[in-house]
Amino acid sequence: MTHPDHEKGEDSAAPRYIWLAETLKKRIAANDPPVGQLLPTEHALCETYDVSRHTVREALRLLAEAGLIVRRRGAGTLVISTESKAAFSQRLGNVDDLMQYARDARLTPERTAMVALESTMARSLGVAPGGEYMKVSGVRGVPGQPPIAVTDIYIRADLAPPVEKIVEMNGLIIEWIATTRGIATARVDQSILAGAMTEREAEALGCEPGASALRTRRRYYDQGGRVIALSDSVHPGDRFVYEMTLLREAEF
Amino acid sequence: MTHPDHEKGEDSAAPRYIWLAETLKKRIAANDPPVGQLLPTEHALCETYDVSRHTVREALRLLAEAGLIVRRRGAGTLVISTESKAAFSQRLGNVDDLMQYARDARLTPERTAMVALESTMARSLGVAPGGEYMKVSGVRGVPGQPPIAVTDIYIRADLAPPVEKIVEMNGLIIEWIATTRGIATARVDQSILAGAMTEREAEALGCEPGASALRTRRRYYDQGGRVIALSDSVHPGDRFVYEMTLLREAEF
DNA sequence: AAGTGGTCTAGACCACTGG
DNA sequence: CAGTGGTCTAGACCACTTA
Repeated sequence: MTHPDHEKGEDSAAPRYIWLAETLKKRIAANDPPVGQLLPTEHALCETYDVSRHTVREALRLLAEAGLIVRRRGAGTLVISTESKAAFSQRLGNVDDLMQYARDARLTPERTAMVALESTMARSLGVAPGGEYMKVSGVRGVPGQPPIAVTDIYIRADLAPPVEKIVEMNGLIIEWIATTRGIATARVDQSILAGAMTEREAEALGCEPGASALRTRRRYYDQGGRVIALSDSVHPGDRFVYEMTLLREAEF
Repeated sequence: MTHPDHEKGEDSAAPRYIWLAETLKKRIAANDPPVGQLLPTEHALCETYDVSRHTVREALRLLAEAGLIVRRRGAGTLVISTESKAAFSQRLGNVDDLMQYARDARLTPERTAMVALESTMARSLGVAPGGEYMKVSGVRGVPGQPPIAVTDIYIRADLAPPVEKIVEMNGLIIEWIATTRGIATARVDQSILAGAMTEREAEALGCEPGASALRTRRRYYDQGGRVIALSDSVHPGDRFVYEMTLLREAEF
């Protein structure tokens, strides 16, 4: 068949690989190959739908991107879901963009110390107590204006930078660890909650004690699930808003 | 050339298209084709690097996924960035997953009304005042326990569902609009801030007035940037935490 | 009208998985 | 070891952009 204006029923306008992807998507949604089972092989799909292998692979690529299948060389194509996940996503350049601070609202470290994470702090940060960490405390904001956050960062001791380097890193500690230590952050968990400021926090931020605060806590993990660093930030409720944009991902 | 164990200097183990993608990435990073300029055509790249068009396209696909280039049929391949963006992303199944409510913590509507968005409310929600909206007010939580949020939703009047449908939609209003009205949400902006509860909110949530609250405001837009709906939620600071996970995206 | 990227075919060899 | 998906080639026609 030399592709003579393919006759596919309805979607005659769509490319073949898109039509094929939609067809397979419907089959999967109808449990034709149920979750946990293998899809027919590429070769079989070529024969069944009378298309080239390239077209089949293009269609399967769409299904894989949609999270419906996983493909393993030598083993086959496994159905792992009946509906496309990840309809929306927030995309960021680096983990500091997470809070979308103004570009020059960098962290100014004020104190550093080696500490063992005691249990209260560990629980509120969501990790096991007892590890050895370098604790860096500082404020974030543009010079000459009231700060927008006080931050404590706990860096795993064996990854911690020399103290004299901290200042010039300008808050990009995670990036420094990735490039210098060769340990990249693979996952970040973030918790956001509201509460009242402690006296110490209020003083550092120039607010009244008990003022409302937005508190964010983060855990940075490497590929193997080991903690790289922890952070705990407090933002004044009256002059800080955390804004984020989620985009619908392309669907086919 | 019949592919005789390609000689590429170092990365001899990597596939050609990955090696090519990395090569082009370095060139772009060095402003070889600067941002705003066109990359050589696929045909030219085939000749320059002595690979097939398929291999070139596979490499360019990686660059496009990394956000370095955009490709336009007939026009060429435009360099739009020198570094891969979107190193981290938050992936969600649907917009309701945004707050990762417990599965059965659905919205229970209590009042609905058609309203014109007055200017104070419009400003705090971040849109132009004056539109006609259906306002749905309700609480969110699992039955038999104190609610975890009071929510106001403003649905653009011409998209609003019949009042009697609201209850059975179980809070999935955005999904209902997408399937029934054919208008999908393409973008969601969310603001998160901390503040004190108003008396009315405190009563609905079973808290004391002035208690700290986590407030989230969302704007739902369609593909053309038109507002679909707005929402305003207040969560008790002492029993609600917004948790999110960001994953590093695959890099090539 | 010439040139671009988008789709598609029909082959081929390879690395890997599984029995 | 046979069969899978991963990579790659050398062609072809098409839809679209630009001039």
